[in-house]
Amino acid sequence: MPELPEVETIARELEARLPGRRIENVTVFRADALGGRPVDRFRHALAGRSILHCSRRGKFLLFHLSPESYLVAHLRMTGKFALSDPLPAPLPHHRFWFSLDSGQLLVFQDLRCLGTLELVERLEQSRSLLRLGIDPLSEMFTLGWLKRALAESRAPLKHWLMDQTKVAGLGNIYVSEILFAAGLDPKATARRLKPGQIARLHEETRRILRQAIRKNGTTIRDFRRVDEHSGEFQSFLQVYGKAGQPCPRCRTPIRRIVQMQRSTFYCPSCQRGSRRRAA
DNA sequence: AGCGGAACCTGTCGGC
DNA sequence: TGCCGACAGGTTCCGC
Repeated sequence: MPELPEVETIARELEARLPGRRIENVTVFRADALGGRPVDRFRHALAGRSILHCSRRGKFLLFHLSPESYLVAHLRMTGKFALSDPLPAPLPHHRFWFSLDSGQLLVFQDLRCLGTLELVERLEQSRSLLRLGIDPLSEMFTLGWLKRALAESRAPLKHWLMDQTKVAGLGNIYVSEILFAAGLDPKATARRLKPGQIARLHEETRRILRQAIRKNGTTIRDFRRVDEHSGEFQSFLQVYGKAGQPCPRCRTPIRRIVQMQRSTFYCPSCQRGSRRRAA
């Protein structure tokens, strides 16, 4: 479900509401997200801590707590955070309730139970965070860095951009959209890109992500904001999920292929490895 | 290094 | 109606 723009949307909404709130109690309905770590230890460690800030790193949500510790959350495919008034019983797919001193519940729900929650005292203790590469909206994501990093890889572009240890935050939807915007073939070899193509990739990556954040992310089926509203970027998708429909630029039917067991959508005419994109 | 496949889970949708 | 496979905004581990 959520990629960088969706997680950023959630992080901003949580940041607008949670700082200053204290977690009074944690109720666990299903503990898959803890990956086998002890439930009681998790509950007791969180109870009494205050929320200082909410932020994002790659596709991870970070809750900065006091006394110092961090709740590191990954929504995977169907995880959600929502703020709710008190409820008599959990709704379907509610997995954790974090009861706040305001009386509200911070609800973690997750249909498929693939999401993860980890509590650490310092961010460096999270193995998954340590693996992450450069955030594409940070100032470290420079054209020079991108050129050097791509030059080291023979992987297809789609695969390279999905690799969170290289660029952290892109997923299946936005990689398709970025490659279309940049006029690049998802099957092209990373190290074979020409300087002009890399510049285009760099530019379109940032442009699409920023635009998607302005539209509060993409809702195709599951994604919901903290207030249960949908994102709006789905109206701006050019190729994702549009197999068979005409390319918005050249009318060639959009093609769906499978790479790394995931669907890739692209225009076989506009997105050709070594050619310039159509005007 | 890269890639295919399976696993972790649950739900929906389309075809027969 | 019912069953079955394909597919879903993700990640990780294992073997070749």
